[in-house]
Amino acid sequence: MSKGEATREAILDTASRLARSVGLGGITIGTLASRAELSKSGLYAHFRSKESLQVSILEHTRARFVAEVVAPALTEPRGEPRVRALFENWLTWDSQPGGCLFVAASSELDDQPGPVRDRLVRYQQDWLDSLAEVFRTGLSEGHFLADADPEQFAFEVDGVMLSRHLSGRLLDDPNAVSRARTAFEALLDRARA
Amino acid sequence: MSKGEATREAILDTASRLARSVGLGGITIGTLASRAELSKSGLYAHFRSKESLQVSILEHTRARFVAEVVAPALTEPRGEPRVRALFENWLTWDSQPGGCLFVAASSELDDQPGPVRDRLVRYQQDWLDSLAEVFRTGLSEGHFLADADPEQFAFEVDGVMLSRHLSGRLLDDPNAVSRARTAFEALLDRARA
DNA sequence: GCGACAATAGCACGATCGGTCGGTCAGTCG
DNA sequence: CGACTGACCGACCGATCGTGCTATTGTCGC
Repeated sequence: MSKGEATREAILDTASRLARSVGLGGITIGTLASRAELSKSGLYAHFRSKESLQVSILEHTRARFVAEVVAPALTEPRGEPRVRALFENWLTWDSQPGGCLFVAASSELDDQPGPVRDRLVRYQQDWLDSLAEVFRTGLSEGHFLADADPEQFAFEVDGVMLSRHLSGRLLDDPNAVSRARTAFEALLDRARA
Repeated sequence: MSKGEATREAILDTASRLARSVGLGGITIGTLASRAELSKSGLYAHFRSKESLQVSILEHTRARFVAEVVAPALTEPRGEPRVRALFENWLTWDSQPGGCLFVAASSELDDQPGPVRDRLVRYQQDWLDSLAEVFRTGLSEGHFLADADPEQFAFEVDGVMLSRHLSGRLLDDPNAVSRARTAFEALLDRARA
């Protein structure tokens, strides 16, 4: 990796951390530059505009998300263990400082059309699809009731995750994670029974 | 209502609508002023600072929320009907242009300490408490299993609402509302069975 | 150790930010 | 009538925004 690429990665790491606390739109070129120990113009050598920076942040974070949350889960046995792994990995992911960027960005961008929002929509849809798809491996393994609806399951698991994000991060509820686990287990029970 | 008060209300209506699409922090005094057909200084006759404007927006929206979501539900019979009403009223509330402001503000402010965040935390906590409390009336009416956990129920219902907000508003999923209802019914089933 | 080129800094721009100022004008009260 | 008030405006403040251009530095093949 050349020096330029390394700097770019470092910038995106910092930017993604920053975005998690102030939002994608709350990022300022000046603050980010000083946070990354670079001049503003130094930043512009890597990103042509603020918007393309935001898209790059999403791409970068997405790559990490796949590597840390999705990919490891796929090494688990098909079916319920894999569903569990996906859920647990997400809990870990959301526990990083600032929580899950995609959650934060979702309500920020849901009314602001443009390439950034488009990218985010794609990633969120992919995520729900992944949840549904993994659930489907549980269907074909006979772990779950045959008439269970994978998309509905994804919808509900995502809700549990969102609730955990809110309760844990905004309300500082120390029980948020355990409440989320309880809710998740109830969902699994229902899919099985 | 004096002329000043009327203007103030009109400003807050406009502001709350604006905040729902660009976020509380995304509001700009200039844009809000022109949107409200007022000069910036005319605005500052009503709000001493941007921060106090933001707090006022939350207060104003909260008053509407109580009047349109919580209060009507409390006229329903105690127990399950009241829980249902609360849920349905929220779905209607979140269907207004821009959706629920509190949801949007939650992930925006979860990492930004200050009076605005403090106010939002209080309102969110109140909301979860309302959900739990209404569920409790169902317990004392014998509608639900005696060992059901009202706070856990509130956590899970809130998750369903958040998921509906995301799927409906970001992903434009036309099935979001019906998925939410299905999930909600499942929660009720579990509390009963 | 020199030339080439990538990487970064310096600096300045127009726009816009939140916020303040002096002042106008309709209405109220005595 | 005159004194006063609340509501509002246009102009303007210093700061900061995103974004370019140009100069300087660092790195590496030869």
